Amino acid sequence: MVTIKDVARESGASITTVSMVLNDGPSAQRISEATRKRIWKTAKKLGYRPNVFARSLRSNRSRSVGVIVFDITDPYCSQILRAIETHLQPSGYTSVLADLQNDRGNFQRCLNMVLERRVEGIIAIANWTYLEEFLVEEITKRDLPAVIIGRELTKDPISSVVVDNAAGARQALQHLYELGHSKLAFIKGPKSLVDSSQRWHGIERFAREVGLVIDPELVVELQGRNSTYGEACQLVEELLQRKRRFTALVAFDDLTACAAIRALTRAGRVVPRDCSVVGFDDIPNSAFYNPPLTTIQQQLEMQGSLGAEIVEELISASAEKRTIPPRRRRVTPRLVVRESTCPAPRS
Amino acid sequence: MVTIKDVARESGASITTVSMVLNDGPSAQRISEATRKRIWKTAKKLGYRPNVFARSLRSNRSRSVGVIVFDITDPYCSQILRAIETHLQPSGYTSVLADLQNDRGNFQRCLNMVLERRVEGIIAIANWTYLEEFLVEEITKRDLPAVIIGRELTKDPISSVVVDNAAGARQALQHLYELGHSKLAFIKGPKSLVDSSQRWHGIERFAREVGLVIDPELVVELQGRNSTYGEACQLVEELLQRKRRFTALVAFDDLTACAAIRALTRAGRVVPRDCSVVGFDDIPNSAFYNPPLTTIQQQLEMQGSLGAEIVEELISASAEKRTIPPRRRRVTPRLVVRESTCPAPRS
DNA sequence: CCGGATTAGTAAATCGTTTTACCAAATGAC
DNA sequence: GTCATTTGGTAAAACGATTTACTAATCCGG
Repeated sequence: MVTIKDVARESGASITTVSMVLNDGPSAQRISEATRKRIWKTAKKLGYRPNVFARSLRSNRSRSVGVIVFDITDPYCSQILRAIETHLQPSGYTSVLADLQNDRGNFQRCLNMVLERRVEGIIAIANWTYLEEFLVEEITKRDLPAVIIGRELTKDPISSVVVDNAAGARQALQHLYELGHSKLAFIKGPKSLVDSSQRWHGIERFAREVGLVIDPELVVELQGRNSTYGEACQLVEELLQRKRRFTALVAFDDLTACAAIRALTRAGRVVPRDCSVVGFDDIPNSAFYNPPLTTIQQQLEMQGSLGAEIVEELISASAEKRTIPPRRRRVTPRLVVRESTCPAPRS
Repeated sequence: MVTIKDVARESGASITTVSMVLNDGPSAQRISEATRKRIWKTAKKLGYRPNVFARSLRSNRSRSVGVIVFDITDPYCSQILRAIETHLQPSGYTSVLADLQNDRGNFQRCLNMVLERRVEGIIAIANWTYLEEFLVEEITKRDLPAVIIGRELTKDPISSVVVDNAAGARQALQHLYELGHSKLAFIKGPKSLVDSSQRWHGIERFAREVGLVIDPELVVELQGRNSTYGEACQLVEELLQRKRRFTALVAFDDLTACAAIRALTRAGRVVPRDCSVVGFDDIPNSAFYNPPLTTIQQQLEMQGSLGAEIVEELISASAEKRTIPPRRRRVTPRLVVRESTCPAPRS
């Protein structure tokens, strides 16, 4: 392995000079152009790769940020993660991934792993209510630059990036309303997710505004205990058994929407002809579903990107011992119309 | 930040002793039980966290392995990645993720990142033909312990874990055959993937064995240029225009199968009643599709786990300066019957 | 032509571990 | 009682960078 010493010897400069030149910081300006060229050249020739461990040890900076996701196999997480990495890349930061594997029991271990690697900041992707306490405590205790994506902590001074759930749900309902639907069924999300109530508020608000009545007999709610898909299928079957007519259904999210479509299809109803269905999230497979799903697109790349931007900002502030207030960003989702919705039948 | 020095001072032992005890290696046996207890206690009390940078710098071991995936948002990759991490965890290894983001242009950058972090081994998840040359060259050049998942390099001495594509495709066809189907359509995979020809061989072989004739007019092939889904939809439409009857379709993979189902549905054919469809991969959404997909399940957890196991083995061998031959593992996939296939109509 | 600035660099300390080489006291064999 | 061995440790030298505190040579104004 070639070290900085080798470069120094080979280029005839001192270790100090080589370090200054290769880091290309302000102190590199004190070195003559000729020497700089020479050093760069020999470094390249020898294939010199600075040892990150030595560098981090001495400078006390890891140039990395921890990304804690609740489930890497969930497209929601992986898409945000990708955006984060893309954003972090040019600034020279590298990400340290910690996957909770959908199990809160892994939290302590993941946090430890990330802290052990001495990350300079943390981005947590989580919308589970429970994560809040843990994270807040650990983060404020060590006052580590941190941002949470998917959850806003109003009472704690922690930065966050969230989607405007109410606005999204509103768009979904408005879309159906404009298509002439008035007999609507709803699948509410589980209480354990903040998103559920926020989206429901958006629904209620719009309904009130346009004078749409929501039939409580046509509203079902996920408990979130077991598989969302299976549970949603059952709920829709129950809904159908109530024999109350509905021409459209607003699902909590895309997976729920898929389950609903499946249950409707199985019951002999054709989507969208007999019943329009709209989801929320725009997971990758929604575009490939049968039929392709009309849904509310969360701007995941945007969310990841904002998260990375904020954490970088917090890190520089902290490095310069400045204190800045937490940033709170809210991104507005948008409607994507595909083939699971159509105008209401004239009755 | 509390260092080993603090622990030494507080516990009244020397730095050396503390290091030996906390590492709990063979040399720790030379220290008396009492001292060990004392050191562990004070370490815990002070909340001591060894500095990984110092440790890695001195010991010249990073205790990490690089995982290069071609697309982290692809469930194929993320599921294998998860299995790898789960397997690596107990051995004290940590993984360094590099995501090609589906762009071969990122390869050099990703490889650099991983090498810079001085990983002790590499696991590459890739089935693209082109990756071969790059990887092989870089890996053998530095003779880094490495294993490739998803591609077998028969001529190079590099370990691999692959799925038995031929056996899988055979199972798919056999399933349809046993259901009484004899008029079969096929969507072959793109030539750029090794899997394509392997699966096709499995098909041909089984057909020959049972005397099934494959109508070339009912075989279409993906080019893999643009979106697989869109392309597959088109191909199936073309297939239907040929006006040749078929009661079942074998798709290259699940995404293709979904596209086929969509195209069939759009053309007024009900799956599986009018046409059975079988996929390959068992991506997470296959179980939730409309209808749920009958498919060939790749054992991704198994593949990841085997990959991790092999790389660990290679690393220890390399650390002890032993030379071992490359390991080549082949996992057998299995048929998962869901609702996209049913017996052939009696004609 | 003198003295302070500037230019272009260097020597040495330091980061927090691991590891090698050593040592003093106790024990055991004869 | 003596010499070799074992027991239970320690001091100091790495590891490969960054960073702080210097310096020798040149320049430049008066």
